[in-house]
Amino acid sequence: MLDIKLIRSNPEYVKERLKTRDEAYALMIDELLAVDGERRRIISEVETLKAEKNKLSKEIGLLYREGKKEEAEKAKEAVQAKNKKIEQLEKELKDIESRFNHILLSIPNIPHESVPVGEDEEDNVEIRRWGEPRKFDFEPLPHWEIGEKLGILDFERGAKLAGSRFTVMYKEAAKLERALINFMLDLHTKEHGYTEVWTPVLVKPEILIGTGQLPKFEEDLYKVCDEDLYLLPTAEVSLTNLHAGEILKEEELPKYYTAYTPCFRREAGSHGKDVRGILRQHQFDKVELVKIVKPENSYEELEKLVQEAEKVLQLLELPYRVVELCTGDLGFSAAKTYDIEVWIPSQNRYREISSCSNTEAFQARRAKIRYKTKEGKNQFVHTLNGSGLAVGRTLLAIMENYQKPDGTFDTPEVLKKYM
RNA sequence: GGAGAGGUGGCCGAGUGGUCGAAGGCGGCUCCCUGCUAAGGAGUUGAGCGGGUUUUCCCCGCUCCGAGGGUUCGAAUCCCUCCCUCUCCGCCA
Repeated sequence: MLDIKLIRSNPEYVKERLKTRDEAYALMIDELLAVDGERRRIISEVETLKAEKNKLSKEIGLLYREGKKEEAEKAKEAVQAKNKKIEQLEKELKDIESRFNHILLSIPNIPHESVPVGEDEEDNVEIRRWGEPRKFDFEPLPHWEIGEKLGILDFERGAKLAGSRFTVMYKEAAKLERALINFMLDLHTKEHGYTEVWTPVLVKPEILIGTGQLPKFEEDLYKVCDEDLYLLPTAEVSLTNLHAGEILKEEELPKYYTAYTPCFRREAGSHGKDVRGILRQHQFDKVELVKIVKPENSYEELEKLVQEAEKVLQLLELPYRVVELCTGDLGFSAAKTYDIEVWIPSQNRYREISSCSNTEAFQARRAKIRYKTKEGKNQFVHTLNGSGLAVGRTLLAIMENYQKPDGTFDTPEVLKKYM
């Protein structure tokens, strides 16, 4: 959520910045300001009436004590008249307030000045590469073929149990999944100072509003039937919202959280994309990294966050590149995002395995996460999140990059003690 | 799921219809005292929103005592619904 005060005081700036994402957002700003004006007009009116009403009510109490019954009765009638007006205005206000909130919650974050302006994926900027894609002296197979031949990935039975984009894993694959989770958690807790967290994977709607998945992206989420709960699409949601509604002490910051959770996504609108294999599943494992920091540090922290995620791939010796997303490709809540893309031999290209973002105060404002400064002021924190990493995609990358001519694959050295 | 108890400010805790944003204590902050520490004394200390004033220094107002409704001129206080916590029972991994 953007700061309404910023939008009010500098609408042209906000519009220009949002246009770098999509031209259409300028109109939303105009609409929002119109609704905001109306909203404030009604608030003023209601509050004036309430002030008068409160004053009268107090007087009624005094009149009764003095035994002036008749005057009291008269005053009662006056208050009743005011109450009628108040009731009517509050109805209007409720309506306009929900429109106001809906618009404000549907406006994406302003991209940071450093973000390259562009339309889509094509305009993303490669920042660096690490490792050399391996030269195969045989034709490398896609992971689904390796997995099926070895009898460790079972797409048919996955579909039988739950439908398309669900997979069953056996033996080495299942074990490797578990090893990767432990390896990643150990790395981030022992080397990078993160606190390990275990969270619910069902969350309330207001929690998803806090991180920006709702109200706009409901179609991407699984909702539990008969209950007002959603399946977690990423642990970013539960970790960031740990401190929703709280005012933290300055000395508590920064907070670094990591959690392994399964993630659930409907993948609405990606029909036909990556249909084979485990690259895009409705259920996948992820180790997530979340940072809650002071505003002045957040960009430094973003650079560190990317490096911490990269470290996983370096230790696994998987070639990757880091890409800076352009304005048009930026996620809803993000002010700046780096994607890490791992080399996929069968596709002869890099594919996303991590996304690291600074949302600045965008989520903090929605989730009301603040801290008290030394001067005693309550200020919104900045929140960051990154995959550290997507476990299924890491597994697939290992299967493909470490594959051998006989159809098997090696285990990366650092994982051996986890197997 | 059943029965009972309860949810009040950073924490503890009082308050059963008006003068309560809320006693008291703890903690925090400021000042005084003090050789250091400890103790002591005085004061101060919730959040959001709207408006004024202008800028971060105030002033006015509205809202908030788990959430949402209701009764009333007036609700922390009375009524209803829901949520959560605790105790006992049931069930269960």
